[in-house]
Amino acid sequence: MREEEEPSWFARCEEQLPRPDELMPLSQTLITPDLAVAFDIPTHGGGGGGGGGAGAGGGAGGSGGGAGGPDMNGGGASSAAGSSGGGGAGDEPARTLKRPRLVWTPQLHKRFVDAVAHLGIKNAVPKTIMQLMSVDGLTRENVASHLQKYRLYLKRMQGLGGGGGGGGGGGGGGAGGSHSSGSGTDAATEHLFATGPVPFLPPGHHRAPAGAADPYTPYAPPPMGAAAHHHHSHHHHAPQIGHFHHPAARPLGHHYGAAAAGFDHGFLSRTAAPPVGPPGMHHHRMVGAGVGIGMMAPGSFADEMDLGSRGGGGGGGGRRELTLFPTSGDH
DNA sequence: ACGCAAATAT
DNA sequence: AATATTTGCG
Repeated sequence: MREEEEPSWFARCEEQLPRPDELMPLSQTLITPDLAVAFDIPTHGGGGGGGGGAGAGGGAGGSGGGAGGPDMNGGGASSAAGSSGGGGAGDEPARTLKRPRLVWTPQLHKRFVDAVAHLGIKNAVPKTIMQLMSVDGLTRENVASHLQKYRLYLKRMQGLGGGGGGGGGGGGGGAGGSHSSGSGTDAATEHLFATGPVPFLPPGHHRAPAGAADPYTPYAPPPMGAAAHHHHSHHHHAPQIGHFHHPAARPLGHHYGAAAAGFDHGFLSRTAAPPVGPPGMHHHRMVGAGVGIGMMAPGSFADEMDLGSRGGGGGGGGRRELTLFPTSGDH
């Protein structure tokens, strides 16, 4: 049993949060519904959702039933019609705006992870997280949902040995143990979630995660149970809520687009790719390890990574929406 | 208000 | 098709 109280847990904290850069500039471009409307961006319609409701809820896991009614015709739904042009008139969903779909961008995710990490399992509740994130537009529901997924992800990886390998296994059962094994998770899934394991560690610092290195393991293990007696004296990051005055928030594409922010931090500006695929593709060749990466700040993580190589060879197509979960994506 | 399960949309 | 995100209920 290893019960070591390594102070590094909070040391890590320092590395994660103390970065005013990350804390302050929290202006996720969450478009608020009003803005969206203002821009005339039709909020996707969708359907709403859940409607079906059939949930069995509680326990039994049953199978899903499907019933819902994927076909939403008739009723009134969508709309969207027209759009530009003339006329107009139509419906103005402006009233009850429902946000399109929250796109958890790596940055947001990182913030989320950081928040959870700093809060600790104890307060890692959606509400707190949400407040800590202080992201305008973010709602508790959003965080809650993401939190769920996040936990699931951690759980998954907990059973596996990190990455790939592993072995082991076994088990079984639904509730307690790990599921299948081994190599079950395709590289795809792995890369998908486990994204961001900073491929390179800056010299001078060597962490020891060797065993099961998780890209991120935000919170410290449970050994602490009672009181958290550690005040960070200096800069605390109190839940700063309410700040942010954007002269003009630019409605990012609601769909996936991303991008757009016109902020540049000096070097390394994320060239946002326009919503639509640009004819020209940049071919980065920096994959693998050992690329000339020497200009990154030690405390900083990778900024953007090229992901893409897949498959071997050929070509073909496997384009995936950029929807990773990468924690390390901070600029 | 949190957590899970299911449904739905992309 | 798979994933991501939203939604309803406990």
